[in-house]
Amino acid sequence: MARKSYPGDMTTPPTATDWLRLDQQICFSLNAASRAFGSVYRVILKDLGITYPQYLVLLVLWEHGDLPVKKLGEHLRLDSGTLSPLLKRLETAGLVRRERSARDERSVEVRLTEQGVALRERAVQVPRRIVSATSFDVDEIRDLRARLDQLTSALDAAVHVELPDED
Amino acid sequence: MARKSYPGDMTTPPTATDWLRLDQQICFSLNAASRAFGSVYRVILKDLGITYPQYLVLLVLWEHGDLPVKKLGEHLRLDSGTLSPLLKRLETAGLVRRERSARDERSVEVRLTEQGVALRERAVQVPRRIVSATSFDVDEIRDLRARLDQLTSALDAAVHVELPDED
DNA sequence: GGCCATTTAGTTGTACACAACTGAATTGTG
DNA sequence: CACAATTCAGTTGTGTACAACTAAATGGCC
Repeated sequence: MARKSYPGDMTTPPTATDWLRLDQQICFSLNAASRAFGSVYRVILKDLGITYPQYLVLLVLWEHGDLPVKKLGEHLRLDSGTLSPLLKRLETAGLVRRERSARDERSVEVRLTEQGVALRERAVQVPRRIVSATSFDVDEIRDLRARLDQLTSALDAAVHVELPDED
Repeated sequence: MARKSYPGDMTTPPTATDWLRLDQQICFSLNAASRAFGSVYRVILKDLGITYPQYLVLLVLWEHGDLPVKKLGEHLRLDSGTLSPLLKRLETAGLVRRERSARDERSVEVRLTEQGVALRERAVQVPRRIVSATSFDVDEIRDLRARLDQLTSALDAAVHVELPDED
């Protein structure tokens, strides 16, 4: 109960160096985990001929059906600067088509091709392999996910408030 | 206690769709958290004129002193393909120098310049602002970090074993 | 001592991520 | 109806990541 949540040896107040070291560990851990995940997906998705961000796009389309670029971006938190070239590559690969909406000429509908729909059959094995690579069970993953989502919300809020004040 | 850790409604075994949805949530959450973190760092580091990966490099140098590119890469899990251009930009910014080692001409020592050392004084405020942006307390962050490191280890192991077997 | 495998940075090519911008279509308002 | 503000996709430019490759230096082995 006397625990003070200090970084370091817990008996002295944290120094600037302690804070920098702790900070390094936090941001580094998240960054490293994200890249390690990317490596595993890269290996597993190589068979399917798609990258990890492309897989995320397909997951959304498989679940929600055809969507305009805007909606796709909302699901994935990505803007057109990232999505436009990515979708162009998926189109070149024959997995999606892009068609200007007749209703609203500004909007572009992203539609799965037959090939794109068919790829789902081969993708169903991916989640199991990913989960087994984590060595976590489903509950642990669910819990981790909840914390990460909570973290993301807080960080988004902090960015939108411009800057958290420094003191 | 009858809880089976199934995705979805918990009363039926998981379908392929359930797995794909859960998978989407896991990988998406991690990806989103990582990018949200990046956005916060981007805003906070703008004053210092450096990016988030550049900040990570400086954190290592501030803690460990001058290092050859190889060692730096081991600390950061980054290879020369990423570090070489990044270090070139830090050099252009006047924060580090690169010098061929006299002992081993293959090796390049990365040294902080006076400016690079001085920047640390302005960086000490960064961790507090990051932590406050997360809305997590230090213990929660420590716990999250531990889980992420565990995850990273497992994922690294899985990649190195080539592929986790699929069934 | 000579030669080959290994180590180390760097380069090249591909693919995100994102800020800032462009241009076309649409909407709101007078 | 006219026209300014907004919405939407795309483009441009910068900065990672990372695989695959190159070239120079080193070390081990005969």
